This record gives sequence, C-alpha cells and structure tokens, in this order.
Amino acid sequence: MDVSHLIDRLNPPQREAVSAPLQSRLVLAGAGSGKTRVLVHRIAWLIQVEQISPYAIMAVTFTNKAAKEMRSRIEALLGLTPRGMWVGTFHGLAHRLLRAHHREANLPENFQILDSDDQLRLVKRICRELNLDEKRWDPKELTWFINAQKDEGLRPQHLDSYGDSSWQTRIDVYKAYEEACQRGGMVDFGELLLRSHELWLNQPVLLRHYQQRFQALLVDEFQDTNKIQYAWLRMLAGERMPVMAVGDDDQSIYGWRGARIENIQNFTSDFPGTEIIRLEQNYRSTDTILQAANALIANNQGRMGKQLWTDSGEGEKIAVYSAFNEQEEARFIVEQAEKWADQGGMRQEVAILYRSNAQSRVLEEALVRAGVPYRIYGGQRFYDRLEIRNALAYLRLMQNRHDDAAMERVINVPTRGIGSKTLETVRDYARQQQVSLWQASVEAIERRLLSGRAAGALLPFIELINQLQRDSESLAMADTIALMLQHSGLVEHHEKDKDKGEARAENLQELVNAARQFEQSWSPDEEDEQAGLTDVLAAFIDQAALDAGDAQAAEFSDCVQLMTLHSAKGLEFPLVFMAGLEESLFPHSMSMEDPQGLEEERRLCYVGITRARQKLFMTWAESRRFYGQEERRTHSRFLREIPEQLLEEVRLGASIRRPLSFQRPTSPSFAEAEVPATEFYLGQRVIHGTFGEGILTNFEGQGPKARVEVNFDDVGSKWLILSMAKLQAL
DNA sequence: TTTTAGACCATTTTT
DNA sequence: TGGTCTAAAA
Repeated sequence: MDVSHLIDRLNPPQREAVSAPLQSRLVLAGAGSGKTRVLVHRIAWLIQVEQISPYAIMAVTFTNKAAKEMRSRIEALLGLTPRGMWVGTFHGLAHRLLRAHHREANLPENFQILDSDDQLRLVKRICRELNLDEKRWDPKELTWFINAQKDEGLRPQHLDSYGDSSWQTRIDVYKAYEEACQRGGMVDFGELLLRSHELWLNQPVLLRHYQQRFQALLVDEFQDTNKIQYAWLRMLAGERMPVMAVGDDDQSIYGWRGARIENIQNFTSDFPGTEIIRLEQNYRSTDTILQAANALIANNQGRMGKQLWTDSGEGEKIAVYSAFNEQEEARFIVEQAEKWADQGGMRQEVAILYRSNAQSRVLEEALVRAGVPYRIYGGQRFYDRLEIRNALAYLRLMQNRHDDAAMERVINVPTRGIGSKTLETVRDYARQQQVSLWQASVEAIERRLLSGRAAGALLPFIELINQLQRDSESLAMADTIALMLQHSGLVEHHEKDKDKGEARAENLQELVNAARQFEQSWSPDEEDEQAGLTDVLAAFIDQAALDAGDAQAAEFSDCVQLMTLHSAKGLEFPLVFMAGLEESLFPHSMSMEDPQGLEEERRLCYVGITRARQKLFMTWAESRRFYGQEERRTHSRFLREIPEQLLEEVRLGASIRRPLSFQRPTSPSFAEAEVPATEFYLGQRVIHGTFGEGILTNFEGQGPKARVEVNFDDVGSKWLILSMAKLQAL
C-alpha cells in the first residue's frame, strides 16, 4: 500500500513524529505548528503502516470539540470511519469504562453524572445537614476543595487534618458528600477519573485486558493533564504501551484548576526511552508576531525550550495603543475592526481578546453603538440553561428515582405546593433512614408523616414521574420528552418567564429536536451492547452532562469574535486585538504576586499573541473604571518584554494630546500621532457656565456638529454640542 | 408565592 | 458599577 500521502507534505520533525517507531514520544508542538495534523497522520500511520487495528488505538483529548475534530479529520484522511477506535475526552473515556464495568466499580447500572451545578446544590444540602454556617463555610469553596482532592486522586480517608478543625470540617463535608453520591448512584466529573483509576487498580485482570487491547495511546494538550489524569494514563500504559504525548509547556494556562506542567517535564523519565520531538515551524503567524511571542516567553524559567520560526515573511509591526480610558479603548478597537471590514476583510476574521469577562461589557457597548455584529464566546451553553436543566432533571428522575440532585431541582418546579416545610420533613426522614429523597417521599406518604395537604401535593408528583416512565416504554425518546414537557407543565411554566419566556419555550422545543437527532444517529456498537449500553435516553442524558453543547446556535452572520484569552486557545484569527494590557489586569492582581502565577499569566499572553495570523493590536487604557471607581493604570510589563523594534505605538500615552478634530486613521499606516493639537483633548479638565467643572471623556463628529461628553463633578456625564456649549479649558 | 430592596463581592473554565 | 443572592414585604 502506498502510504506516501501520510508524510509527503510534512516538514522533517512532523514526519519524524508521524513515522516514529512504536515507542513513546513527547511531541513539543508550538502554537500553529500543525499539532492536530501530526496526531491525525500518526493514527493513520499506525493503522496503515504498522497494521494496528483501530480497535487497539486510544486517543485522548480535553474537550469534546477537539475529540470531534480529531475524529472527523481521521475519517477524512482514511476515507472511512475507523470502527472500534477509542477517541474521546478523558472524562468521556473514563465514563465509558465505568458504564462497561459498573459492577466492578461498585456503581449501580443506571448511575448518573453530576455536573457542577448539581454538585454545588448537593454540597449546599450537606452543609445544611451538618449545620454548618454558610457564611463561614462557603459551599463553593467546599466544592472546589472536593474537586481539588479528587484531581489529586485523594479520598477522604487519605486526608489527615492533623488536628486542624477547619481542615477536619472540610474532610467531613467531603466524606458526607461522597456518601450521598454513592447512595444516589451519582458520579461527578472528578469521580469519573478517580473511580476508573481505582477500577484498574483494584481489578488487575481488567487492567491487563485493556493493556493488552490497546497498542498505542495518544494524548493531546498534554500540558493540561492533572495528577489523576496522568496517573490514569500511566496505569493504562503500563510498561510497554507506546504513548505519544503532544503538548506545549508554554501554553499551559490551566494550572489554577489542577493542570500540572510538571507532567510534561517528567514525561521522559516516567516513560523511559522517550525521545522529544520539537515542532517549531509555525504556519500561522508573521515573523514579527512570532519574534514577539518568543521574546516574551523567554522571560519564563524552566521551560522545555522552543523557538518558533516561520518562512512566511516579516509582516506588519504590532500596534500598541494607549487609550485614555476603557471607553476610548473600545472605540478604537471597533474603529480598527471596521476598517478591516471596509478594506474587504471578513468580520469573523477579527477577534477581540481580553483577560477577564468583565471587560466585554464596554467592548459590547461600543460594538452596539457602531452597529457592528459580534458574537461572544463562552456564555451559557445549551445544556446549562435553566429550562433545559429542569427538563433533564425530569428525565433523570424517570431514569433513576434515587437521583436526589434531580429530585431537589424539580420537586416543586413548576410550583405545585410543595413548600420548604414539606421538603424539610422529607429531607429529615431521608437523612434518618439513609434513603433517597424519592424513597423518603414515598414512605413519608405511606406512614402519614405529612399533612394531608402536603401529601396531596407530593403524591401527584410521584405518580407523574411513574406514569411518564411507563409511557416512555412505548414511545420514541423525543416523543417521551415532548410528553414530559407537556404533562409536567414545564413548557407552560417557562413560557411565563417575563422577558425570556419565548426563548425558553424555544429552547425546550430545541431539546426535543436534539433528542430526535440524537436518537436517529445513535447506535451502540458491539462493545456498547456487550456492556449493556442499550438505552437511548440514558445515553442522551449522559452526553448532555459530558458535553454542554455550544453557547449559541450556529451563527451564520459575519461577526466579530469576542472571548477571553483562555477560550481563545487553539483558535487563530487574521486580526487580533488584545485589550486591557495593564498591570493588575493582565497580569492579573490575583496572580502576579507569586512567580508561578506570573509565569502562567505570561503564558496566557503568549497564547494571545500567537492567535494572530497577520496583524496584532495590543491596547491598554490609562484610566479604567473598576467597580465604579476610576483608576489610574500603567501598561502591562508584558508590553515591555516585547522588543521595541517589533512595536509601533499608535499614540504615546497621555503626553501626546489628542485633539478633538483628530482625523480618525484611514491610511494603512497606524502611526498618525502627529496631528496639530487644538484646544481640547480627552481627559482634559474643562469648565461649563451652568454645569461647572468636569473631565472631557468622549467626543464624536467634527466641525460645527462635533459633540463632546463631559463628566461633570456635580451633575455627572452630559453630551454637549461643542460649538454651543462655550466650554473653557482649565 | 412572587416581588423588591439591600448586602455582598468581584480572574481565567472544561468535563 | 452591576450582577447575584438572601431576606423581608406585598
């Protein structure tokens, strides 16, 4: 078989990675160096050259998006769907293992996945049960604590308070939480990994089975693995399985949620015989952009070492813009973005990146004002919406009566007269008898522990769920869901929502559509069948928990893209704006104190810079409103870490006055600072006959129609026609 | 049960 | 400043 197409158009290190012998390899893949391409070609190589069955290949990613992309690119390259291959996220694959071996993992067959919202609710409930003061014991913090322990592979019994009572309380909550999960057959995200790791640990036969089955293991975004994920991989790999770990230590930006950059640094010693392959040729950005990125990241210690290069040419300089304030920064960005569009560029080629979500508001306002369509990434995802979560809770309850999280969520949604008092009685009973809320409800009614009214409200709910489940046996899943939505009153309930009612009803309809689609495309493979995975509804619920879907329905219009630097990882855009390059915003004040945190911020900056293909703007504001407080700002140290000759300042700080008659830049050059100054400039203090003193914060138009916005000390912000207002400079 | 007023507080986010 | 959450009032 001719396999030259697998390596033909690759550069030497890419080729080396793709055609490496069956041994472990660490591929240090710089930004834009063709990482996914290498992974996909490697898999094809394993199948076509090494004659490894797809059944013996496992490829692990972090996000569903990455897993889907890998799958479709493999299919495109091979021209067929490789059956039996395990491609998925860590969580997805761990989940698959637990489903297949639920008995050995000590889980009920219908165990359910607890997402972060359910988890928080459950922790809150446990805090109440343990009589903890929510002021002192923030459930969010406790949840974070539990997850952090699981990410480290630690169970409550592995933890020792060493007499520290507050530490002991945390451990107690963790323990109670774990018991509640076990009782209800619920598994959170961290548990998926921890439990499947323990499954292998406790069942050597099973482990050996998988070790023999898989002959090659590939891991994407290796720098993002946490301790348990790494342990999971090592255990599966054993002594012999060749692992190809692909990652970039310079793009490790998730340390704060447990990712361990050491994993990539220790890989070669933990997997003996591993060679390192560096992919340093970049196919994305101009040389200027890469030089800036290289120079910046060189300030970090203990790197694996990598220098990105390109033969694509020097390109334009990086434009640095010092805005007067955040409003003006936003306006500048919008203006430049529109210029791109005016010159024939697509809006979707433009990305505005920022460090924190709070920055998006001002940017949005500026975009709206200018009538520029935009799209924000990272909003609420489909399966995270209130109405969808409620609907799923009903489905989960139909599937598993002991799912307390689901029960708590919808027992009184829509309101059916089950108040807090009834619920408290049921909760108390459940706690005493160590049973689920469902069972407690049933027994409480039977034993007449509830008032007639309470029982009269609770019983119909129980019957509703029972009835729905009976009906579901003869109906297609989508029809079951539609029926549930009607009979439960959820549609009616959510329709009533004041401003979001319409959208909510639509989303519920969309859920039915999604279910129908899922149903049509879903077919368990032989392996799933053997594992008893034959229930569509269960599979649908699982996938909703593991993949929250997109934030917005597919957007066809040509939009400017707004997102945080974190969510920009893995993406690329011809034109990129990085906004808010100010000390204590970026690097963020929460991270700049300790050296580790600062280095991660720097990597985040590196990620941002390397998103840009052609042109990069870095902007900051000399003054920014923070929690209502106007603050003076200084530009980010990261700007200083980029060699000056790569930068081009559009305006130099406050020292250059920006006259009101300033002609907005229209020529291709962005350096247009030398315009004769007139009387007024942004940030100037002025005095008005009626309103008194204030600061000039904004302007629009020119000549006789020019208007200015002045923030007056006494009467606040006002727009004034410059030619009428008789302003005086102070 | 729903609405409203004050308190509180404030990176980054996927599974 | 504004969004979220809890507690009090309609």
